[in-house]
Amino acid sequence: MIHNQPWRDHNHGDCVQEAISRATALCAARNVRLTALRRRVLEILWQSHVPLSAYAILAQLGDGARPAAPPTVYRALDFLLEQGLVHKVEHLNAYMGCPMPEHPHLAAIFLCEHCGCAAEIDAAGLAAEIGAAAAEQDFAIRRQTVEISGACSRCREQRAGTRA
Amino acid sequence: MIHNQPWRDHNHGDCVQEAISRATALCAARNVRLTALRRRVLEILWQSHVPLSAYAILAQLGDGARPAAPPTVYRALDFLLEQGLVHKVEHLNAYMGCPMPEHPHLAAIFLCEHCGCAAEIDAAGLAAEIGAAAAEQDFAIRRQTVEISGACSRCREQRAGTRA
DNA sequence: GCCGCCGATGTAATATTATAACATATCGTT
DNA sequence: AACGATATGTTATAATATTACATCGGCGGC
Ligand SMILES: [Zn+2]
Ligand SMILES: [Zn+2]
Ligand SMILES: [Zn+2]
Ligand SMILES: [Zn+2]
Repeated sequence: MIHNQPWRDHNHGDCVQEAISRATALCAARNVRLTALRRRVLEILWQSHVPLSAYAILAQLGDGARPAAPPTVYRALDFLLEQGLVHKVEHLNAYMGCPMPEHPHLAAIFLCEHCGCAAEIDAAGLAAEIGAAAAEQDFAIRRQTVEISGACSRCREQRAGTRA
Repeated sequence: MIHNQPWRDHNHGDCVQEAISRATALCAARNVRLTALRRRVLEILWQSHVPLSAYAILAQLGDGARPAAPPTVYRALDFLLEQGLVHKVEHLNAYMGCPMPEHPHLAAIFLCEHCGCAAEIDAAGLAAEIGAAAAEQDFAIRRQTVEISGACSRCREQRAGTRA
């Protein structure tokens, strides 16, 4: 089940609003603090579906004069990662908002190398397969990453058009 | 199908010998040059089933006096990655030898966070699932990563024994 | 044999990503 | 107000990776 297809037209304002309201509700329910800084980082990540590096976030955090310092953003990211509100994209050393943070889940992330956007799908089937493989060798899973890099349909259509 | 279970006792000399001879044959067949430096890096990676960072490899490459410079090892790694002779472990920013480099494949990598060793399994089933998901959204796959971090059976047995 | 080409390696500098250590501020409670 | 706990600010540094350019070495053409 695809949760968002950033390369298809969609009302991104809805993405942002839903992400922030879910995050707010979730933190309230868990009794953890979604402080102004943490919320700001989450909003910056949700500006688009292109994952951002920690330093790209930092640049936006600066109040104009001087940019913020690295620990500021890494600490916010640590919190958001712990709460499942963002995922780290290992292929890019970048971070993206999670559209379904309520429950821990295996996120399979599709990454377009041309437009840069990232889409997360709920990989329940994959998770089952991985779980079976782990059980077979008596391995206790703590964290899993599935990332697929390539070209999204939109970019491939464009390239085909250009070439013709 | 599990290709190696580094946490079970095994004759590691066989791993090394087979890896090197496969690499040699493969490069000969492809008419690419497995130079002394590249072979050396591959041997260093096969010293154990614990993935090594680029700088850990560098430290071993130095001829005692001064260590080698980063581009030396990154270029060798680029070659080995291109030829499928090694995989990058994104969770660790580290590199490991591939036990089955003949054909491109989706490697699912199990990583023990306690002993550090890594096992690659041929994830044909996973690959099929990912391929189906990609087809559904018309996404062209170029590269995929599957990593599972946790605790291997051996380490869990040890911990259980210690606790008792 | 010599020249010139090309791929591989050496070297220096720098960019990017991430963490450690310690000081200060803010929140919620008593 | 006083306090402890959590969050943030600040400085420095570690770890990972790349760029740019110089040099070396084999190999084919002459
Ligand atoms: Zn959107
Ligand atoms: Zn795209
Ligand atoms: Zn072995
Ligand atoms: Zn282990």
